[in-house]
Amino acid sequence: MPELPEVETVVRGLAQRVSGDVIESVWIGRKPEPLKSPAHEIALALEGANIERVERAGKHIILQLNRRTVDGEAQWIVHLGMTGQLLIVPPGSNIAKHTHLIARLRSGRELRFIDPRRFGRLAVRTVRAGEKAHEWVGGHEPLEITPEQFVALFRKRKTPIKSALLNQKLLRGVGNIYADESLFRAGIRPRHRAASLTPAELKALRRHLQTILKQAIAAGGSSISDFVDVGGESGYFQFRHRVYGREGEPCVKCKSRIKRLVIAGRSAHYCPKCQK
DNA sequence: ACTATTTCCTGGATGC
DNA sequence: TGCATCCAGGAAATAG
Repeated sequence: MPELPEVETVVRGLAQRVSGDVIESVWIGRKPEPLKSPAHEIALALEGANIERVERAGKHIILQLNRRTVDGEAQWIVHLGMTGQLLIVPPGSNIAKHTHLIARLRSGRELRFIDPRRFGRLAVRTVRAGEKAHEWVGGHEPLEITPEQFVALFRKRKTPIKSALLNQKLLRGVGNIYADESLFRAGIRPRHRAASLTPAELKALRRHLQTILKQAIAAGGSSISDFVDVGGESGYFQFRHRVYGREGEPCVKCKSRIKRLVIAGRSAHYCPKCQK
């Protein structure tokens, strides 16, 4: 499932391969569409637009278009949800099941959005004049937040730290995998109330979270479920998960059996001995 | 203002 | 082999 490192992997692939390209035409699938904007609005905004650059904000992919309206510049926003994929393919490639959008590019390639489970979302929006970059997304970027900001963000939250990490209004981009993995490395139990962690513990958590996100980006993300980059290649950070998806298996540090519990409807994996 | 729960969706795994 | 059931989870909607 695409979280910050997986989305970053896709964004880097897009930035490298479609920056400066022009969207010549767009095909959008029928029926219940995974769209936040109406299909005709998306087609209108995309067709003929030059992709100036591609950026990430949390789990959102932002394709900045050269198209200007009275209100500002147009952006194409893609959220991959659980199973969404953006692929760059040669023209005329087989159309995979659950393909919802095909953008034909001037370079001859096609950019396709595929999403079996339809949790992904497509939208176009206009950047308001004077708007700070990506502020509409809300939350702090985990790789940019300072230790002081991180402490301030969680100090008053009564919710379990695991839930707080997943709250995109606080931090943007952390999902179930990296929440569990960072808590393991920081030695903190997922049920631990955020407010009862000391500033030192929170700072350590931030440090481990940043380290793990950077390592995962370097590994091209975690390919559990069906994540692939724009070229269809898998990442390999899943081989370095220490708790996520390892219920019942021995802890890599102490050999205790990894436990799983459900917090706010999400599974949380942890080592009962290494995490307090 | 917060926090917790429910809902959306399909493929893969499981059980009989 | 086939069919029913359960499970995965990001984020919006709803409830408390």
